[in-house]
Amino acid sequence: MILGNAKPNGEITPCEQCPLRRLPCLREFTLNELEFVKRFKVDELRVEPGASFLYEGSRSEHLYTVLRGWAFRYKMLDDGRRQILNFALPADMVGLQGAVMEEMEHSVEALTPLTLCVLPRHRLYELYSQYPTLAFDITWLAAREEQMLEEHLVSIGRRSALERVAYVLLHLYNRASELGMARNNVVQFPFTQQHLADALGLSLVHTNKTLKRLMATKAIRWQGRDFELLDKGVLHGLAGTVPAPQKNRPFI
Amino acid sequence: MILGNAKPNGEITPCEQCPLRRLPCLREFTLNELEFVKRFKVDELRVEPGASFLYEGSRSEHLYTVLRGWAFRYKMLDDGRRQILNFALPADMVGLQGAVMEEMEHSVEALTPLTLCVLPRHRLYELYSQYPTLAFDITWLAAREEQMLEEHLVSIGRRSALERVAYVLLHLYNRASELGMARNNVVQFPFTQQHLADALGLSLVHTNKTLKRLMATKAIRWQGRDFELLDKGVLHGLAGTVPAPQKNRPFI
DNA sequence: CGGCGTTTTGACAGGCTTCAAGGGCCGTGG
DNA sequence: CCACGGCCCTTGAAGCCTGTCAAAACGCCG
Repeated sequence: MILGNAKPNGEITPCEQCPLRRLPCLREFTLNELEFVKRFKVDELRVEPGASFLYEGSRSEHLYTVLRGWAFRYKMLDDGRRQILNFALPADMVGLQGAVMEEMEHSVEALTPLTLCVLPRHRLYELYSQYPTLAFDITWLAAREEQMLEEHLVSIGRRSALERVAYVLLHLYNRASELGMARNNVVQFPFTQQHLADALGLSLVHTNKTLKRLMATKAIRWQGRDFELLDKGVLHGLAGTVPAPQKNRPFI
Repeated sequence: MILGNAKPNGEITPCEQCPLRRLPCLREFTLNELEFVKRFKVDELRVEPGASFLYEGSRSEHLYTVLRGWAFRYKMLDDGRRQILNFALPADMVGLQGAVMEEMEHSVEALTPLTLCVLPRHRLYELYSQYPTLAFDITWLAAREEQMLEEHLVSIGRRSALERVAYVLLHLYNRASELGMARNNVVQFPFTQQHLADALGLSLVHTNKTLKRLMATKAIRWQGRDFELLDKGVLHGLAGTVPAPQKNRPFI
């Protein structure tokens, strides 16, 4: 079912040495939990940019945690319209829906070279019955995903184009920043204006014009892959409230 | 924190006699589970139409299951713009976010006289550690909520006003119908056109005109509280794919 | 150098919002 | 019993925000 250049990978990062564990925003595993997660992670998967690895309507045998890279979750309409639901960054879980319910209701595509931890769904129940703290963490992750979707819904439903653009950019900057991907207020954004447009429910042309308008305020700079936050206050003023980053959040 | 006419209720429906358990679309509890849920439900709460019982920014001591009535989850912007995120019907859980995370990111308001089962959040961990099947059910419920939000996001982001209206109405008709609230293709909708507008990200005026246009196709009839589905095929054609109702779904 | 994906710009059309006002229904109170 | 007020639904007119169409400029890579 995997198109593009996706392939299992011989060398797996052992969980003890997981680079994510060093992030201050993520909670620590107990030794017991670490032991289980290590066994739970059966493989690593690499996906090339532009390739989807989970499909709407299919039932996946695995769920995944993003180890490195960016991806996005999306849905398509019959006539080709696309809605991007959210972006996935390291420490995010993808495919939980397919693991818990009958089938996936959205697809997931890599934006950059992507490394995923592969977790077999048939052992999810083992996790629930033996590691309630981890089960709780998974629920926490699902609730956080829901929260981001809700914010997104407010943006698309009730905010103007300028407000929407300000909101996503600030949102994504914050998320990337929290993961240590920012240096001097600059992060690398791997997506195009078309991706932004599809996330925001706008046309490409109007997204472009709105971005220009936003850059004219000197709140941000964005050329090539470099995104620079010049004036957080101004951006915040346009975007409205952006949820504070969660401290000590779980991940699996 | 509860405004309006909300009050605890002396007489509680015992879980053995819960009317929801008779619904064919919901899964059966084992005796063990039933025993626990019975203890988990510490009270019943009644809320009057128009009253909110969960607030954005607050941290609730309880989570709730809807026993009778309709509610809706929503978020407000500073200047009064409102976005309705989803509607809650019997067997739906509300307030999970507040129970799992730091605080609620949305509010919940009753549309009709509402009866809620009160579940204390501080015993949620007991559930996770002793009843993994129920913990799994909660995750399932969170995943389903996420799925509905995603569909909603596609509507608002990529569908025209006519398509959006067709979609929600079909969606809500299906959900109500599944719960046995339909008779001869008629259900009672307790919300106004203003609610619909706020759910769909449209203005009231345009929602009204779009509804008129939809009724002109003879796909639906909606006057007073009565909503009648006249031609499911036509509505489906406008709405695009609407997810099939889930069989044997969990609830708590 | 040529080709392709991305960004940019301009012109125009149209869907949706806003403003404004009237009508219907119902509960309340004189 | 009727008048009144409030809420909801309905309709018209005007204008803006956003979409669509079209084309050119840019940057990157083979």
